Amino acid sequence: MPKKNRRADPRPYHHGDLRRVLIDTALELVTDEQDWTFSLREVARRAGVSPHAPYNHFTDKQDLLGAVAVVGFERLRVGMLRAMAGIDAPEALLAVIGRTYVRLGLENPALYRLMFSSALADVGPGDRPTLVRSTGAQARAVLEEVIRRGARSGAFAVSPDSEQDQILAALSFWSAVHGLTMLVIDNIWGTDLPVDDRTERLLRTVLEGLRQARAQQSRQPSQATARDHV
Amino acid sequence: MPKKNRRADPRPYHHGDLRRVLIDTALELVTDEQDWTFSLREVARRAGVSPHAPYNHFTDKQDLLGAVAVVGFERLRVGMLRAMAGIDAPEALLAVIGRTYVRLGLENPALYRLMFSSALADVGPGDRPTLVRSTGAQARAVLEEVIRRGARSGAFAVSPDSEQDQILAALSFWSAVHGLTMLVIDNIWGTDLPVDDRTERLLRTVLEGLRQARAQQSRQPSQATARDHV
DNA sequence: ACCTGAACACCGTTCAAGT
DNA sequence: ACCTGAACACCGTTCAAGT
Repeated sequence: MPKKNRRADPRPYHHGDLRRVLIDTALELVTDEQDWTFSLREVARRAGVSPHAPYNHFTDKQDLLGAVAVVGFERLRVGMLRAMAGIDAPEALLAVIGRTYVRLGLENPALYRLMFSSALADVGPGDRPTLVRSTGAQARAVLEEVIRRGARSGAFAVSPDSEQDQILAALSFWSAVHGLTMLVIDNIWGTDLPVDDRTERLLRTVLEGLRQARAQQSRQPSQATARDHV
Repeated sequence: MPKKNRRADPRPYHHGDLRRVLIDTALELVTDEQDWTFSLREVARRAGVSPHAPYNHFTDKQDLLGAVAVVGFERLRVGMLRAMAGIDAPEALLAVIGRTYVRLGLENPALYRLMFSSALADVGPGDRPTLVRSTGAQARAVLEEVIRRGARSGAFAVSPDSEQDQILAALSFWSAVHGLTMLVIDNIWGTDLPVDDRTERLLRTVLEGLRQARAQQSRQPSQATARDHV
């Protein structure tokens, strides 16, 4: 975390923290226009700076969008934690996590699309995608912890000793919820059945699957490399 | 299907079917660059026409990308049907559908992203998104038919009399597979566990859920409006 | 260290002609 | 009916200065 130990400055130049202002402005545009086709110049214009000013804080437009996506992942993580408060049973926890995920997606579809957009995924060397990935990983950690607890308590048919199986189970759940959210916000699966009905049917199916799938674990008894990934 | 009954023409102007050429060129660019940030001018350049020529066949760049997405949906539908050949059991059918879906996604990630891209979803009046949606619906119809058969045979815990429950069950399955594919091709869920392992774990969980979830249907016995959507 | 302002090589799209 | 070519109002990004 660089650029931290300055406090006595009155104001660097124009506004204390242009970086912050640019991120907020971009997030506003994403939210209002439900789109990120706006120009970088437009962001600068709204922030009251010259077209080149953003380049002092971001390497390019993609970099700025990445910072906006990070805010989205933060909201997701916080929203999930808030929804989980006071709930103990792993199955109930997964249910509220799933509902929160879908709800937040519906609240700001464009932000969600941006978070998982290829526009951010395919950049190689920069450290921005790393940031996005690590913030996404935090949200993911919450989910994996719930799965781990359910595995230990016997609520889920997930091996408590196999980090690998826990990861795969968590990914299965996340995939289902993520896929539903994407299909819903992009209105791909055209139906007028209420979103809540779609969510509950999905959760019922996947949770039932997580409960029962253990019976089949005897199919692959000796998985020697199960602990390779910790 | 308009514009069909012309055959005696030598060539309308330059190449017999610029529309086709533009779609193919755009698909090539999507495939090669794994991206659709290329300019419409670039497509025209590669097709050997002037910058304005595409506007005789597409209303704008989005419209052309929509036509490319339609090709993607066609491939998906054909790929699914091909994989299903000779298989009878509904559970086995869902498994091969799921594997095909993920595999095609990995084969051309950018095309997949484009197919489900917001760039095509949020256009209102044009008839292009309608085309995309209806082609996507054809792929979806294949899936719903399998679910319906499984519901009738008792393989799935889906009510054979409720069109609504069949739709929701199919959506649940599609969501899971779609979500996994998206997370995998965008490399969101960072792990080096093989894609096949991730796919099989997901399929195992969701198929088990579809088998078992019927036990809970007694929770909502009288759903009077079940037949509203046919 | 952070910002301006001019400049470059591009866009998407439109308009007026051409055949 | 389909295409060209010039034109318009924009971009993202770079470069040389300013404070």
